[in-house]
Amino acid sequence: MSRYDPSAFPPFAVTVDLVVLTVREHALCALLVRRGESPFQGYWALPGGFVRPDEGLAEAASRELAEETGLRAHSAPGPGPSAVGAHLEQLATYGHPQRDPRMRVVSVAHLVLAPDLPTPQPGGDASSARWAPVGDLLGPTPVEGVPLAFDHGRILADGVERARSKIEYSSLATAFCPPEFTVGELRQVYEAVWGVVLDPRNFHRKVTGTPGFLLPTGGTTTRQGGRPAQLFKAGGATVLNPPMLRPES
Amino acid sequence: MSRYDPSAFPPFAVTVDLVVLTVREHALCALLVRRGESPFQGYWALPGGFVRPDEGLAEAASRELAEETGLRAHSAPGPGPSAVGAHLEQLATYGHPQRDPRMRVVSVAHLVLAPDLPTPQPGGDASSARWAPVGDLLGPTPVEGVPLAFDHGRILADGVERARSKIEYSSLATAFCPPEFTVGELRQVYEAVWGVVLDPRNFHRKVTGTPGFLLPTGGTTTRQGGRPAQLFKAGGATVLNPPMLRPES
DNA sequence: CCAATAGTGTCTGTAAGACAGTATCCA
DNA sequence: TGGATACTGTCTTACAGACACTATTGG
Repeated sequence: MSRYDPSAFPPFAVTVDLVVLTVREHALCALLVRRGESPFQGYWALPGGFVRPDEGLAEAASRELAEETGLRAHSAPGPGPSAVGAHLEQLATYGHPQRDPRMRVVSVAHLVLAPDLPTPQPGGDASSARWAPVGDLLGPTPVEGVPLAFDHGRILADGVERARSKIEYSSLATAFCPPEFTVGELRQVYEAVWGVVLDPRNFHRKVTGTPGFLLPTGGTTTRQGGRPAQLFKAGGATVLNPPMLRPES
Repeated sequence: MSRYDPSAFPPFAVTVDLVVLTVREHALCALLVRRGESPFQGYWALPGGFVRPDEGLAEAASRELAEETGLRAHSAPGPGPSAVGAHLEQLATYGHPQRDPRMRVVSVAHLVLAPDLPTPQPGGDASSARWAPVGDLLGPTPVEGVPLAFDHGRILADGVERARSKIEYSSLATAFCPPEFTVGELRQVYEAVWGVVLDPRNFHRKVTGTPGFLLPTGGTTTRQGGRPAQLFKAGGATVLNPPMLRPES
């Protein structure tokens, strides 16, 4: 067999890294923290940390998220559309032998989709955390011409692509919205995540015609200006049928 | 910051596990190996093994695959539809603290889609490896009433669902086919993976009408019986537009 | 009044599902 | 000749995209 004695191998460190996405001012933004120590000291990086010996991977990701932002995330098979909380799912695992110069580190990246947070800067070590538009981060000159630490640029790109893809076939776009929202606000989420402009009338017809996607709450609001809009909350459906397809794919 | 001194933590072992799928006799089958040692001695398990200190995750998966089956797999951004080889991609990572009773093991599962192998039993330790129909494995009594070792039942289920989903939107179904194949043979792949019956006429129209999916080679064959069928090879397209959707979703 | 957003309706093209009918092999 | 599979065509329905139109607010 090809199983080996584990003690014959030097140890691996296992970490979780978080791609935390939100929509702020019509732009998809990712949470970054500034590294205070070597390597990549002073660089911007994804939040994350080491997995503790007695906790699972999702558990570690959830703990790190709470430490960095105060958000309480629920994984996919959670208690449904509950209180205030973000969506969390595993993204992918990155384990190139030289991705961390100190030692062999395997990082299990997770994706978090969060509504726009009331606090402009996330909690914890506030001065060293920020939201950055992913449009800037995915270009050739991420943050003031400096790339992200480690392979976090690649991880971020994978997370953004996952988010862009998943809101097509699932109701996850509502994870970016407050508990109650209008069709126009939901459309702005799709426009920000995909970086496109959608027809408001066709969008309204599609989204209200997909069973289980939206549940009317009865209330209305004029916070978008114009005619009062109906308020909705996320319906029970997790998979959209028919899906919301990206234009000109 | 929430980074800790790596040396302060007990070591993790990192393994790769393989969900190797193929289509044999109109059924989707997975490769299993019989464990020769404790724990779960005598149980059927997914092939896999420890990641070596100097190799990446995909590299380790590819090495294990070659050791177990003799297959040479190419990952997604590979040299295109090349010689004989299987498709390999990362599936997900499993790290429950007690998933291996010996020590803390984090396993990065990979998914392999392979054409039906000429050898009825895979190479290596031949007597302890077998193809098993996934229809049996995913039921309540996997193999002769005995579940798979560790959490491999869950990993297999995730891999099968990934395969069922990916052949909708990508040209990966051709990874189950020999280098040259007919439309009917490709349809049998879809029917085996999805466990449904498809209309041969509509399937033919869809698959030949999707640009870049199939490339005619000029040859014909009668190995399916009946009128000679045109032979195709996989075209350059990796993403299908329009997609091949599963019925009654 | 106008500007802005919400919501409805209408038309057209594409494509999926159902299924008739023809073509070409083997036994 | 019959049976099997390959392939083409036709009809109906569903839905996406484009866009006209009405409704209801605030300024």
